Amino acid sequence: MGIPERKAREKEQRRRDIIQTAERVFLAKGLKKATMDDVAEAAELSKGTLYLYFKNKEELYAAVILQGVKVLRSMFEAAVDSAQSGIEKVRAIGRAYADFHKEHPDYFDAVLYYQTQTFDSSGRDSLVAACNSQSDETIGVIAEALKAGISDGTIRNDIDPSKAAVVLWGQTTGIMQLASRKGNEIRDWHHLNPEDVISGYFDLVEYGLKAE
Amino acid sequence: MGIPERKAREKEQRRRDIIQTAERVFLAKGLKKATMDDVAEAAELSKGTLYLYFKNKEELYAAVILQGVKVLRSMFEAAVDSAQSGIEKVRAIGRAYADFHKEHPDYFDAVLYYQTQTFDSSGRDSLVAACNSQSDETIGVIAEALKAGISDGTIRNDIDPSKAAVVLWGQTTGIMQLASRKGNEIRDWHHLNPEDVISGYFDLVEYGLKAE
DNA sequence: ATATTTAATGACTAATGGTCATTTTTTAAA
DNA sequence: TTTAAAAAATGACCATTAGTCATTAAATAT
Repeated sequence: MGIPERKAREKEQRRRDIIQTAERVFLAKGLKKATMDDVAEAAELSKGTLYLYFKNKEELYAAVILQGVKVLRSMFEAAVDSAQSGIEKVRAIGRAYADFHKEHPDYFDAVLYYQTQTFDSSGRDSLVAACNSQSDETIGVIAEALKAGISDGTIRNDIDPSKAAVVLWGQTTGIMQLASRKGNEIRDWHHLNPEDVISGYFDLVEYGLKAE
Repeated sequence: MGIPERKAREKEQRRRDIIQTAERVFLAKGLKKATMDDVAEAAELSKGTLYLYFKNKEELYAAVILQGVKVLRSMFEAAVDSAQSGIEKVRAIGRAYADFHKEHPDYFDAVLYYQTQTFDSSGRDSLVAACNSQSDETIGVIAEALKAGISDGTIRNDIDPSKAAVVLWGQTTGIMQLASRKGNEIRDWHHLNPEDVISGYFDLVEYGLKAE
C-alpha cells in the first residue's frame, strides 16, 4: 500500500510549492497589496485550490513570516558566535537586528506584522505556532548570551536572563519599529538621526546590563 | 458679509460632529471592523458626505488616534507632576503608560496603530500631522523628566535627554506592544507573567538611567 | 469497463472603500 | 417674490478582493 504515502508526499510537496510562490509574491508586492489571485496565478493554480491547502490568507502570511523569523534567528546566532564576551554578544545581537532591518526590509516588515497581530486559536500544527516556536528560540538565543555574560562577569549577576531576554526582545523591536516607521518624524520633529537613536539605545542597554 | 463666516463655522462644526461620531463607532466596533457605512449611519449622513469632509477612512482613524494620543500625553503630564525626583518621574511615566493600556485599551490600540503605520504625504494641516505634533509633545514630557533628573542628580548627567526620550518612547511602546499582543505566548512559552516583564523592564531602565 | 474517491476549478457572493451624476438646499440677483 | 447660481448632500453605483461551492476532471479501486 504505497499509494496513500505517495499521495501524502505529493500533497505536502504542493503545499511547499504554494508557500514558496506565496513568499515570492508577498515579498514582491508587499503583504497587503498582494492578492490571493496574484498568488494563485503565480502558482499556476486556481484560487479555490489555495483554500484547500490554507485556511485563509493569514495562514499564507504566516508562512512568509516564518521564513523571516528563521532568518532573524540565524543572524542572531551568528552574531552570538562572532563575539567573545557576554556583553559583546548582546551588543552583536542588537547590531544583527539592525542589519536584518537593512538587509531584509521585507522580512522585517513581515516579522513586525507578526509582532503586531494577535493570532487567535492558532492550531498547534499551524504556521503561526511555528512562528511562535521560532520566536521562542530567538529569545532563547538572547537568554544564552545573557547567561554567558553573567558567567564571564561582563553582565551583572542580579538580572534574570530569561526575563531580561524577553524584555530586550520587546524593547528592541519597539526601537526598530520606531526607526523604521517614524524615521522622518524623528528627523523633522526631533532633529535626530534614526541611526543615532538606535545606537543611543544600544548604549543605554549596555549601561543597564554591564557589571561593575 | 457674515454669511461666509457662518457657513465656515457650520462646516467646521459638522466636521467635529463627524469626528465625534466616528470615534464612538470605531472604539465600539474596533478600528478594522467598523465600516464607513457604519459611521455614516451613526452620523445620520450619507457616506458620500463623509468623503466631502475627510479624504479617506484613514483620516477618520487619525481623528480617533489623536484623541488617544492626547489622553496618553495628559496621563504622562499628570505622572510627572505626581513624582518628586527625576528618576521617580520617569518611572511614573512608565506606570502611566501601563495604566493607559489597562484603562483605555481602545485608545491604546489606536495609538499602536499609529506607531505601526507610515502615513505618506500627511498634509500639514491634517489630523496625522496633529498626531505627530502630540507625539512630539509627549516625547517632550519625557525629555523634561529626564532633564529634571539630571538637574536633581537622580539621573546620570552623561545622557542626552532628547535622544534618550525618543529611545524610551520607542522601547516602552515595544514592551507594551509585546505584553498586549503576545501575553499568551509569553505565558505559554516563557512561563512569565506579562506584568512581570513590564516591571522587569522598568527596573532595567531605572538601572540604566540612575546616577551613582 | 465502471464506480468511487480525491483533487481542482472558476464562476459566484458578500463586504466594503471610494466615486460621481443627480437632487436638494441655500444664497444671490432681478 | 421669483428666478438663477452656487454649495451641500445624496445614494446608486463601481472596483476590488477574500472566501465559497456546485461542478468537472483525474486518480484509484472494483
